[in-house]
Amino acid sequence: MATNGALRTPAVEDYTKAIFSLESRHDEPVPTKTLAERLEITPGSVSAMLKRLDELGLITHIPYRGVRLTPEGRRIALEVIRHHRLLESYLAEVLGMPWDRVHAEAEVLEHVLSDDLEELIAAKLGHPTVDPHGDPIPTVEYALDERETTRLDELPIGATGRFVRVSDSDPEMLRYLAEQGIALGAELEIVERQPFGGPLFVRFGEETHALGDALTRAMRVEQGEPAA
Amino acid sequence: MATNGALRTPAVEDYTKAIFSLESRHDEPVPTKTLAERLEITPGSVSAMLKRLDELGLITHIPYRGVRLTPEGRRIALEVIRHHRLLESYLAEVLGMPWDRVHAEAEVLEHVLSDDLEELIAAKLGHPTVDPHGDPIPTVEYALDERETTRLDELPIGATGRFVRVSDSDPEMLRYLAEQGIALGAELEIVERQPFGGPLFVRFGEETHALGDALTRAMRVEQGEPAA
DNA sequence: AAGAAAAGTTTGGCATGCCATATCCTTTTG
DNA sequence: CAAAAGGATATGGCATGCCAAACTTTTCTT
Repeated sequence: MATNGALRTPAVEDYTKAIFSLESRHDEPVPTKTLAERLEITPGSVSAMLKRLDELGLITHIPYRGVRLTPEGRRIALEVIRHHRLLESYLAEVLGMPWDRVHAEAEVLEHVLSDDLEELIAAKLGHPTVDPHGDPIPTVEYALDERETTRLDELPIGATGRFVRVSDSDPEMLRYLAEQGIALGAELEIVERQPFGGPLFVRFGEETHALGDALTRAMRVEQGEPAA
Repeated sequence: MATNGALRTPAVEDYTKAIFSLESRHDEPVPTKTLAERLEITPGSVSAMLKRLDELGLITHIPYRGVRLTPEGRRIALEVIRHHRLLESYLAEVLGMPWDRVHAEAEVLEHVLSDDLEELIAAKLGHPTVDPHGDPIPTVEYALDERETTRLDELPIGATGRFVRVSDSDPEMLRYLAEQGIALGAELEIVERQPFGGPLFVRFGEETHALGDALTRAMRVEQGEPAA
């Protein structure tokens, strides 16, 4: 009795989200093991779930080769991502929740947000296109506009750019950035790089910060001319 | 592996909420059958769940006699009710959701609201004491201030009062009231009562409405002198 | 190309959570 | 005091979701 059309549990949504994100990185099928690591469950469990997702028509699973999302699976992933990022935006902007906490909160609420409520909060926010971490918010039609950005650690010495995006998954990192006064939108210049995994020296306005590589790999930069 | 202390699923929360409300009505133990009807599940299933709730220390179950909430059970019920009513208030006031829809939405979200978020929305609303239907909101310390009110259908002809509370569970009713322009806070006077379950004629300002008994039983009135 | 290693799948098992039916027991009531 | 009503219990079922271990397929290494 699969009720109606789609059987969407939080787990199903989490799988499609994970597959979507891993599939976007390198444009090829996602191996079971990669998914298992991402979701922190055993490959065996993942295998079982992939079977279900396949039956639900959300993925195409070629045994021993990996999975891809079907258009329907992609739709669900984008819907949940839209929920997640709208919620993050809402919590931060309207309720003033610190940006290192919004992710965990949204992770729960994303599975429960009704279409009605989604629309109300999107309207309240003026239909934003990016969330507090700079991640693009899919439109109601599930179009996702990924801007061209470069990882901070990949910029050469002397390069300039604007800090426009950062991974939302590590609260520590976000808290650290906030403490250092480094916020999205900041103009920056690469000053110096220490070898052997040493810090990257980056100038933001007057201040120069020594940033570890975990951090610079999580930060993304838009290159090109500064705004003014 | 009961994880930690409390095992709080949505079902457990719904049971405690239901018991709380039934127990408040007539101050005596709630029979299994009454609960079963309220929750729309079979008495057999309810019995099984009551056993669990007893083991969890949330209720005192005297077989064949009924159940009462323990202080801990009461605490949980009030916490969930607080969530529910704060959410209803928030959805209506901040997001402009119509008052006949907030209940259904809150019914889901109440189980998922974190303490952090609860505090933020309470603050945003200025720590309200009643929700959009006039139901009192328990304080953070789980104190519930039930105002003295009278059911509209129990008022005698010629009585006056203020419409201050209405059951939130029937969207149709709420929509009807909204359409008729009857809102909380309205001063009213009982004009006439037709016999045999006929309508009650109630004057609100200039307008007199003929209200059916299902409606007048759901509406509650605060008596005493009008504001001015 | 053989064999080992790595990746993936299958099987069996387990826990939670929720509900229904059928049957048996208790309490109340006529 | 017996029948009816209400309640409890036993049994069964279903779905989700996870793990461990055994087994299969693919890939890597020599």
